[in-house]
Amino acid sequence: MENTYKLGKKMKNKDVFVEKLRSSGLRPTKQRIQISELLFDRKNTFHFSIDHLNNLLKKKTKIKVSLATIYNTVHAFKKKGYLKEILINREKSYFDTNTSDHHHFLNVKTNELIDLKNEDVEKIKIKKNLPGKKIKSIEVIVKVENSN
Amino acid sequence: MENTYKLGKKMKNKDVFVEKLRSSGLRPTKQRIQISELLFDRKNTFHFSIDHLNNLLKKKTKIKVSLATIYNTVHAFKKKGYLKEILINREKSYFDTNTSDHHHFLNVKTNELIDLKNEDVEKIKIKKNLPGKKIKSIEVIVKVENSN
DNA sequence: AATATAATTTATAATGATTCTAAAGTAGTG
DNA sequence: CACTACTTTAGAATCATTATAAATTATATT
Repeated sequence: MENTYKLGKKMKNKDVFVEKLRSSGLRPTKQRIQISELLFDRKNTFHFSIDHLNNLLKKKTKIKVSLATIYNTVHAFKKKGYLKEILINREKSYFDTNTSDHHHFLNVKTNELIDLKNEDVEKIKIKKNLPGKKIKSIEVIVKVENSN
Repeated sequence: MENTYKLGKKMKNKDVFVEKLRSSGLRPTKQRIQISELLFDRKNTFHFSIDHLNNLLKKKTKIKVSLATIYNTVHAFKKKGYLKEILINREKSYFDTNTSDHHHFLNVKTNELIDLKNEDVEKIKIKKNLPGKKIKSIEVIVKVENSN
């Protein structure tokens, strides 16, 4: 999420998100702006579940955002390519603000996810190919646990 | 699932499963035997959901097996190491009769799974390691779609 | 072979994440 | 300001899965 400039002055984060939303054909409502700030105004990748985001909204913000809106917004962002869904268990959906191709460590005890940079994984070579099919993506999950 | 011999005579499949169940501390009920035959009496790996197994039982067998028993049995088999769960989407659980370490192709349109033999994937090398953690498993899903 | 026991099956209810619905609220346009 | 389309919202509906508790069955015991 790099910052942009307008009339020579640094834009406020809020304005960045308003523009981003508008340019995506999404009206910049206060709910969407608030969620954008929580999700994208960070240095590092953020992994979260709906539940997690709901708690963050309750804790860190004044405005009330209904669960339905959280679902709507997260799905809208996913559709626009601002979020990626990650499958780690069947109970809950998890999302990732890093939408580039990359893999994950998964702590099986805590369900905590950690990004693996592309240079951290040697290129994966699939030697078999299925006739009439093409590879769309390759996803690796490295499950880890305490080594004590 | 290799066959074994008893008193010089080839055992019936049913007997094989009765023994397998008993040796696992599971009573060989007709439901469990029936499910074992459907799942394990095959040449190839079998990938299925509970729903799929339920339909098979209705179609191919005389006895009635309740949904609850199907869930119980599949979980018992998983616990005993006879089945492996695979995460391909959040709507349903999928299981695999191939419990060895291996990866999968996933047809994103049909949710069909195809095993990748170990020799079909070049060994995956993770160059980063997390302090205090050890790798438990590495799972690769290669998503494919029609190449037309 | 009948009985006692503990395990298993079953129908049904409960759970919980997600989706749907339709009414009330809000942003953008003129 | 007024209009229209888009959004938000509370609450209901859905659907896979799990829990419950009563009936059934496998196995050990007599």
